[in-house]
Amino acid sequence: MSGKTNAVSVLDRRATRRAASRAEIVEAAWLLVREQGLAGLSMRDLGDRVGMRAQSVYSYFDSKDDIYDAMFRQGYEEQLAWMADDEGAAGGSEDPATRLRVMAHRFFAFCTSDPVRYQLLFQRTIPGFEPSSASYAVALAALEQMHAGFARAGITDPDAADLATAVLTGLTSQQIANDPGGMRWERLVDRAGTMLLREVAPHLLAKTRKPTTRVRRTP
Amino acid sequence: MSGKTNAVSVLDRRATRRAASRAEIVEAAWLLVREQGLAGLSMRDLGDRVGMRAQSVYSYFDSKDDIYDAMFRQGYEEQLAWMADDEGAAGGSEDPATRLRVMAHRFFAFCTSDPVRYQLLFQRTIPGFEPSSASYAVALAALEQMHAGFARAGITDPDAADLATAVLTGLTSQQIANDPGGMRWERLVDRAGTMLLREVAPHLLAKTRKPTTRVRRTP
DNA sequence: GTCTATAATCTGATAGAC
DNA sequence: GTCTATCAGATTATAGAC
Repeated sequence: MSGKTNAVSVLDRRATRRAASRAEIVEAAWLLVREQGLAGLSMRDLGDRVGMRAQSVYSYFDSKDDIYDAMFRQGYEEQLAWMADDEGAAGGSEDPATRLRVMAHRFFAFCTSDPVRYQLLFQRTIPGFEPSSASYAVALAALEQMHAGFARAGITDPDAADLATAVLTGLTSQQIANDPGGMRWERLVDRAGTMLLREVAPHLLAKTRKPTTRVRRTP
Repeated sequence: MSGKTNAVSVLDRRATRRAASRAEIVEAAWLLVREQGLAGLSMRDLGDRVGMRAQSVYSYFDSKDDIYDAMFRQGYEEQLAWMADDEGAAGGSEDPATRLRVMAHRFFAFCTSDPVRYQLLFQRTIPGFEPSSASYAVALAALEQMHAGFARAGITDPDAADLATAVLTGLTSQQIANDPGGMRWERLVDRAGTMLLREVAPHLLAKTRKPTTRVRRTP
């Protein structure tokens, strides 16, 4: 019996080591794309960064797109975690309008805090790459999370989330492309949030009159 | 005297031919990036397309980025022309709200009608590329044109244009990335236009109540 | 202004020894 | 699982003949 148990544990250990190596490679990939641009990732540089020959990376990932896929998935897992913080921070105790405004600020902060990640998650920019269905499921979960946030505020308009993501990713991409590191569009997030609320849930605005919401940029 | 005149005319002709070749190369470059993605442009393919060796292209452009720069400039010249049509189409006779709504629709149509152009003009996606100051000046002229459109409608809010471009490029990029060729976000353009008007110029909305505006997609 | 030739380097990916 | 060796090709760009 102990033989079987040991065998399993060895396999476990191997799987753990393998997962750790994969994670290390993905982490190195993020560092590289932040330096050289999303499309500038090369297997050789990646190997160098993790102290391997480039060819050895193929023991962990089938192809370069497989690495992009892991990054894509991780990015949306980060979004899920980042936005979940809101539910704790802005809690159920506060009024819906404030909660939604905090959501807007945090989503903007998430996007601008890592422009390359934003590019991978929200823009179709790498010619051949398409996420696997497993990774795409995480993306859908993140969208679902946003829908749930609206639903909790009593917003049933099915277009509300589409309109909100468009406005917020628009502010983000303008900020990243035309004023990187600046505040030109970040300044407008609160105003855009009010504008959105007035459009999709005017009744929520009636009570709270212009409570300027500030949120810390890093979690 | 005829000698001098002839000399000038020969130089003229040379300059004309050169400009024509440059234009032909840029046109071929657009075709290629639409097929292979913006970053997928290569001098070899480009040479093949125009019936030259790749090396000969360097007689017309100093570098690959120099070609991107010409495309960038041309893209904004196209925007200037495209948006200028509005002034004729929706004319000075119509009311300001309708004019602005038409502007919104046409800007959206301009962006979605060529996703690769949108990527080059509005997203920072090519690692090394930065537009020359001459080309950037055209980009500023296009922004100035939009400001002028707002001013003509009596909108003096300096943030109005920033908010509007963010909302409209947001709708565009979501449409391109998540529902290419579809209508999911295009449907929302009119609603977003009303939302924007209510935010930056509510007085313009008071008179005209929901005049659904439709605009042809190709000019 | 177009060509040949070529530099000098990078690319993703595979085969097979250990 | 990591290595060496290598494929088979791409890349931008320059030099110099014509």
